[in-house]
Amino acid sequence: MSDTRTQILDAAEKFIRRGGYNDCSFREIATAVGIKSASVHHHFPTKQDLAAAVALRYTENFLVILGQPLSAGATVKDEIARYCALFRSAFVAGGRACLCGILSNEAALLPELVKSEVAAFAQANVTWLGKLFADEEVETARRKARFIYSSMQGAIGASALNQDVRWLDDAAECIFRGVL
Amino acid sequence: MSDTRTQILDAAEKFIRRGGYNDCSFREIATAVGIKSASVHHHFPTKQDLAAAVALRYTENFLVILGQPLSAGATVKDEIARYCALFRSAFVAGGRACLCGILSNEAALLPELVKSEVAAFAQANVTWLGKLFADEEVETARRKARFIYSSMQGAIGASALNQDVRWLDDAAECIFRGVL
DNA sequence: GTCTATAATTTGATAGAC
DNA sequence: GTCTATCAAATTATAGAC
Repeated sequence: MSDTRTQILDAAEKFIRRGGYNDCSFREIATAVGIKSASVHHHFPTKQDLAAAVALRYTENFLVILGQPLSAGATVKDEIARYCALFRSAFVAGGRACLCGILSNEAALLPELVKSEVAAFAQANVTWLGKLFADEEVETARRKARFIYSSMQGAIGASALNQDVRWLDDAAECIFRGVL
Repeated sequence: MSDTRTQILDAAEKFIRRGGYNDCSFREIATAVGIKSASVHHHFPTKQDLAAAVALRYTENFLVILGQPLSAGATVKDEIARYCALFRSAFVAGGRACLCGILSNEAALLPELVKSEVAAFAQANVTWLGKLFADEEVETARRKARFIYSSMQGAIGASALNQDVRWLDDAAECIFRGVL
C-alpha cells in the first residue's frame, strides 16, 4: 500500500467523522494530502470506493483490538469494560464519534457498497458482544448485545457533540450499575 | 401560520430525517410541496432559517407530549417507560431516527442557528429526565439522565438503520432490568 | 502517478415581473 | 405569494499530456 493511499484514507476518515459522507470531498482530501483531486481518483475511482475502503479499514482496526472475546480467561465484566474503553479511546483520539455510527445515520443516501461495509461493522460488534452472554438464553444474549452496542453509539455521539467524554463514562457506569 | 409554510416544514423534516442537513434541498422541498424553490425562499430566506424552524417545531412537539415529569403522581418507572415509548413512536411513525439526533451527528457543519436549536433539544431532554431522580445524589441523577437520553438516541438510530423496532425495545428492556 | 482542463450536475440564493 | 430566469460556487468524474 503506497503512502499516498494511506494518507488519502486518513484524510477521508477525518472528514467523514467531521460531517458525514457529504462533508468529505475529493478536493479537500487532495488539499490535505498535497495533491490534486484527479490524483485521488487515480487511487479510488469513485467516492463509494473510497468511503467503503475507509469503513473497511476502520472495522478491521477495531476488530483487531477487540480480539476474541473471553480468550485469555477474562471475565464478562472485564470484557465489557474493555469494549466501553475502546469507544472511549475512539473518541478521545480526535474528539469525534464512531465512523460507522455517523455513516449509519445517513444510510438512506449512501451507495450500496458503503452501506454494506457499515452494516458489517454493526454486525461484527453485536456478534462479539453476544458471545459474552453465551451462557444465557439466546434471545436475552442478543438483546444485551444490541443494547450495549447502540448505547455506545449514542454515548460517543453525545460526547462528540458536547466535546465531553463524560457521556461515555456515564454510559459505562450505568451499564455496570444499572439505572433502576 | 399559512398552510404552505407548514407543508414546507413537513417536507424539510422528512428530508433531514432521511439523510441529514445536506440531503434537504430547496428544490426537492419545492417539488414535494408543489411550488418553486424561489417560493420556499420567500417563507424561509436561508437554509439555516428553515432548518432551525424545523428543529424548534420538533422540540416543541416533543416537550408537549412529555409534559411535566411526575405531575400526575406517576412513578419513576412509569415516566421512564413513557419516555422510551415516545422515542418508539417517533420511530414507528416514519421509520426514521430522531431529527435532532441526526443533526447532532453533523454538528461540525451546521450553521450556528441550527446547532443551538439542536443543543436545546438535548438539554431539555436531560433536564426532564434529571427531575425523575430528584431524590438521588445530584451527580448520580445527571449521570442517569444523560445515559437514558444517549441510549435512546443510539437505539432509535439502530432501529432506523435496520428498520427494526427491536433495537428500541431492547434498550427499554435493558434499562429496566439491567445488563449485569 | 500526477498534472491541467473541463464536462455535467446540483446547490443556495437573488432580481424583478405579475 | 408565486413565478421565470439567472448567478456563483461546489460537486463527482473523465480525457489526455507528461
